[in-house]
Amino acid sequence: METPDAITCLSALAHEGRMEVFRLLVRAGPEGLAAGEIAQSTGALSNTLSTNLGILSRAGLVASRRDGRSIIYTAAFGRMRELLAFLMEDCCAGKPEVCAPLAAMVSQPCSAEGSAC
Amino acid sequence: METPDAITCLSALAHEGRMEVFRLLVRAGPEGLAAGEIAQSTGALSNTLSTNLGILSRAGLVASRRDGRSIIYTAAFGRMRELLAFLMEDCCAGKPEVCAPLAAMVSQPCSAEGSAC
DNA sequence: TTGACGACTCTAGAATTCTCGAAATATAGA
DNA sequence: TCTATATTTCGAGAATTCTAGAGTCGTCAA
Repeated sequence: METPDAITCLSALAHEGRMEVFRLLVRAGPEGLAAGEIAQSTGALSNTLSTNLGILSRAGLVASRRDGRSIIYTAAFGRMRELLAFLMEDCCAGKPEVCAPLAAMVSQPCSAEGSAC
Repeated sequence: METPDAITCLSALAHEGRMEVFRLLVRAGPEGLAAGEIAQSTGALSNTLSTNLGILSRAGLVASRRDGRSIIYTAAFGRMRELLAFLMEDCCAGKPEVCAPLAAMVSQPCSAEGSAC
């Protein structure tokens, strides 16, 4: 991922409402959630939510598909991975040992103590 | 890390100039760089840079110490790790396999193909 | 075709962020 | 003390972002 894309992704996530939406979609998994369901879960107005979904979508962090009258949004895990990889380059550039604890953490099964999952 | 702190960190990094400064400091390592050196490297005006260093500092992403007339800034690796951990919780929540490629990537030595370092 | 519904777009005002010139503060050396 | 250097703080204008009301578009069912 190039720097301008990373900036766009970071800006998209640097907003409480959008972060909440993204986390919700991550938890929803590949099935995703309809815009209306997201609005209901978060209490956001539909037009405000639509704007924020558009920002996440333009950043590539969510994908959407139409299902009848609803539009279903899903988290774009691949894009998020790219963003994390970009940030890790910064975090441990020239200092691989710096990121080692993170790698260990994310390698653990979800049930383990200190797991990130 | 709590959500509001993560938002603050993301906002701090979601800016081309501040991202450049942060990457510079990561590469500089624990010795850090004086504000003036950063200004020279990035071409930023001293007052603008000072504002941006203040934003990074308030987010906890850089630390500073005075050395004579200079103020030396260093990247706060621990804080960056916390931020990455926070984002990983989102990325692989309930889906540990999603983050596995990242873990593999960051586990590799810096010289390896596809290494993050 | 009509009505209802779900979602998006348009628009404008409020709020925040960004940048930079000017001034202030802190330190070192003569 | 006086001067020079390094950095921060102050203040204002420009630009961007945020939010929400109103209206529009697309889809479904009768």
